[in-house]
Amino acid sequence: METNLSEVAGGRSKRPKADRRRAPETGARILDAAEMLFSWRGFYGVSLREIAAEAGVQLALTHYHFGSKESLFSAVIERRAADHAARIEAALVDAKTVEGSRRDRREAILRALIATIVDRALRGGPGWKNYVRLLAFVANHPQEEDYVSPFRTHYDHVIQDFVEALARLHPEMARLDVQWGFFFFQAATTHILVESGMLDRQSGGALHSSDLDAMADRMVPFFAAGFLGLGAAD
Amino acid sequence: METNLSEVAGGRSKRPKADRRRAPETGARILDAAEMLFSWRGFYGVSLREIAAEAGVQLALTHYHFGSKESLFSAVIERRAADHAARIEAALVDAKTVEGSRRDRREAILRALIATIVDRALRGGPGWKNYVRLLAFVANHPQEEDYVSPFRTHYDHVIQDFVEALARLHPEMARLDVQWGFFFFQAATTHILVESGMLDRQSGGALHSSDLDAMADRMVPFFAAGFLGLGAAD
DNA sequence: ATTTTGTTTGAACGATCGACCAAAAACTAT
DNA sequence: ATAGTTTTTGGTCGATCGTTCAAACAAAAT
Repeated sequence: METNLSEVAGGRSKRPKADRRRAPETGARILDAAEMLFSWRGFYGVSLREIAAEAGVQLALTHYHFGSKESLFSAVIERRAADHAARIEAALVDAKTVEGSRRDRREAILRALIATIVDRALRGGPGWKNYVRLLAFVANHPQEEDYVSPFRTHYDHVIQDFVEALARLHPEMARLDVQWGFFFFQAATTHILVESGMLDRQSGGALHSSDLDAMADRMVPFFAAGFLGLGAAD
Repeated sequence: METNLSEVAGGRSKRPKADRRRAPETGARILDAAEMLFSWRGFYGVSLREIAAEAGVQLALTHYHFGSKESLFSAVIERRAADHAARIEAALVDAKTVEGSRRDRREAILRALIATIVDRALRGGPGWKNYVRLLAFVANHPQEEDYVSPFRTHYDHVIQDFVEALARLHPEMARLDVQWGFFFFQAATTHILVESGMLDRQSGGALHSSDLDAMADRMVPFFAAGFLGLGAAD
């Protein structure tokens, strides 16, 4: 009842002919439950028993399909990370073709990131919403933690590409300032996606957490203008 | 060897005369250890045994002085929250007296927040550094979690005062946009303080996480300029 | 010196954690 | 149908969790 994906989870014996067993949705259901619970309470705050109960399966199946808790956590990220990163990259490639003023092109680049993330959170299904929240949750953890490494694998080079695109658009800026500017943008994005409730509190209930589209429409011009404060021409 | 506070921790029998027992540094040492460990791995990621071992005391003393793990977590925040919030408020009051262009006054307001936080993290002693990290860690958690409430108690009205100051400076802006702008600023601040390591990764090691002063000097003009993107005059 | 009170010790409680396994069940291939 | 493989079941393992307690200890008050 969670996801519409039908992919096999375990991936143990990939014979070249055809997939032998039916490989039911069990793995996907465990992933969905883990994705949801991890996104709210983090790696330590959730037990495998909770995940199994949420998925409606036996506890031992989590070990059978994924081996360990850490492997399960990695599998949750691995399930969508490549597709997600590719979508962002594609949006960036598209944004680079935008013509117009420097401001317009800068906004297009920033929008490529936030709009793609918001799009998945709002229109990718309930699993994606949890995934995006988990993504932000993990990003808000110190790098010393070990379970965050699968996340970095997929997204670090995406970040670099965005910095590269902005740096090429603004040769008059020091490269370090470009990095700072995009870092601020990314930091705000990351924080907001885990804490949409803060919006309601600040505005006295005028905003709903589902107004992520409206938020993106504010973020883009705000952060695009922010670069003017770091010496961007235009 | 961590803090200079000498307050009693338990607060069990407050006779009106004088504090009877010596109330040694045990409570403070537990708070220091908890502050450090919680700031890195969060509430669920740390056990009371780890905290006791780090503090060099018996496990049972954590229960004797603070009752429960949740109470200990609250006590960690309570120890510095009031002072911290007051420092930020004082900096804001000071910033409101700054004269000059709208841009200058806007920057002064933003600087009041980030500079005060950075000042405590860099020059408040090792305990403060951990506290600031913990603060950001907690702020990056969904509001549904219960152990975050003591944090909100102290900082929510501070946020409102900043929005109020910015709204008064920019009557031409929609109140909602002012809230958005400051929210972006606050979101970036919160994220950055837990993830200073990201700086090193993005710049290839050119920056050190201790360069928080330099970061604040970039943040202020960047976010001050960001308001121009939301319709701020000047 | 003795009582009183606050603090610390050492050990345990039941509960839950992640991990694991042998047997049963479900399924496919022959 | 039979054999072989994958998946599920139900339960247990040692470890660790937060919490608790009686007894020993230390410092003040009487």
